[in-house]
Amino acid sequence: MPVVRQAPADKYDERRNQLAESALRTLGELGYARTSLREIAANSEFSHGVVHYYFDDKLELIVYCVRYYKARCVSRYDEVIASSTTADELVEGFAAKLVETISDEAPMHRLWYDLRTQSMFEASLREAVTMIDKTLEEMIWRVVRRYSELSGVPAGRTPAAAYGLLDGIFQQALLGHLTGRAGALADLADQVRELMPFLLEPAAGPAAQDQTRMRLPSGSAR
Amino acid sequence: MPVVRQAPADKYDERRNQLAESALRTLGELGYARTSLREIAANSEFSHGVVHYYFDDKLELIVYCVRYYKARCVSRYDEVIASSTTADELVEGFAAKLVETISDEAPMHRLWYDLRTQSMFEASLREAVTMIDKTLEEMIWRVVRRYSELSGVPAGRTPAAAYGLLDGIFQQALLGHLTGRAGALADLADQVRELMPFLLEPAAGPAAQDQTRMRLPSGSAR
DNA sequence: CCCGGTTCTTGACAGCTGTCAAGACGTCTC
DNA sequence: GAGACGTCTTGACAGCTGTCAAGAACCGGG
Repeated sequence: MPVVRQAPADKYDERRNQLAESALRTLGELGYARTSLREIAANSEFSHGVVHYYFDDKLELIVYCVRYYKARCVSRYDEVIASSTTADELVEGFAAKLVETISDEAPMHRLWYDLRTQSMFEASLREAVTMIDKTLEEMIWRVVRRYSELSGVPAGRTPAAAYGLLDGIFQQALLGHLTGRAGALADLADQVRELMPFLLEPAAGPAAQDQTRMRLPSGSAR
Repeated sequence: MPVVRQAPADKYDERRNQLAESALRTLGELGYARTSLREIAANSEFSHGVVHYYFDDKLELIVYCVRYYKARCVSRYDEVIASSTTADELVEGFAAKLVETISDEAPMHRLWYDLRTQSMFEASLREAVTMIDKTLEEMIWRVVRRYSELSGVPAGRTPAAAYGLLDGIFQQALLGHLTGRAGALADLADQVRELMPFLLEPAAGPAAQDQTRMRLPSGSAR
């Protein structure tokens, strides 16, 4: 039964969020595979039975968590975007923020990668994951668009490509950081500095054969 | 007890590989979280008890699987490297091979990403994962080095950066492919075609302010 | 044929899992 | 104060998990 509440219409949602936060803490610590509902409840101030009062299912809780998690990160770089007045400043601020979020919120990030990978196996996770992935892509694209404006050069990559490339080096840095590799975060900043200009470059013709890159008016590939 | 074998010194290893193959099949299908030893045994011609005869532990089996899996993919692109005579040919062959391996071996790839993500939580997986990651990086670097030779342009990225970038778009394509997105594989090929030239470009100076890229003799960043 | 060792199966164990029902607690209304 | 309702706890269930011990089946050489 959906439980009809009278006065406290949002007390219900508040509890759901409270549980979601405990769940995210636990999932970030243990990962999807090793997290049980009892462990989540133990990390909250409630007992294990309460989960089924607020969520039908373990999967509904997890999906709710993923969506709840999204709300935190959509605007992570928007301040950098707004405050930067030059392209250099934007790149440096962006790189610094990427590094910062890895060292501050590593458990959340590894959880995101865990859940995204789980969605490759569990079809019921795909909808929520696809939605967040889209949101993250847009978040990155706002950075690229602003970078393009400040540089006076139109963007040369698609939003998907920009996100894929940045996500790759981000994930690598996260893994390196968690594995204890010393230079992981500094390398990420360097790689971002080198990558950003490429996101503006127009697509090269059929493989650059010579040093001086050709400039095609419109991408021949795509 | 390590079990002392007399005549068939490699019969033992043969069985281990046989079990590893069943395990990889199962893991590729269900993922790390949902795979049990009984399921692995059910996908082989043995019963569930035999696993503990050949492996001390579930984790030892998984780690053995990961290492066993590595042997298959180290030389995946070496034929393309050897047979290509121009830079274009190499790029096209490489892109085609990337696309092919996604559509042919998607379960194996999602398993790899699953296990690599698990290593962010489970420290006992890290050693094996780090080793394979290194191997994959070298595999990619061989492609880049050959591409550099054929183009007559020295490589401009580090091996780690090249691997991180390619891995990002590869993973994105895999996810898209498994989610049923139609253009996922074609997009990957396009993105690879656009990315490869960037792997040769020298590092840009402090953020490209104008259209004509500066060429610095040695990278100022790094 | 029989016996020692390797290989494999069977059955059992303790522990954990998601789920849910029964009921206790607290709070608000009449 | 009594009853009702929203909230939460407790305890139990069936099922699955990794692990392991006991023994069956198999295969070689004596």
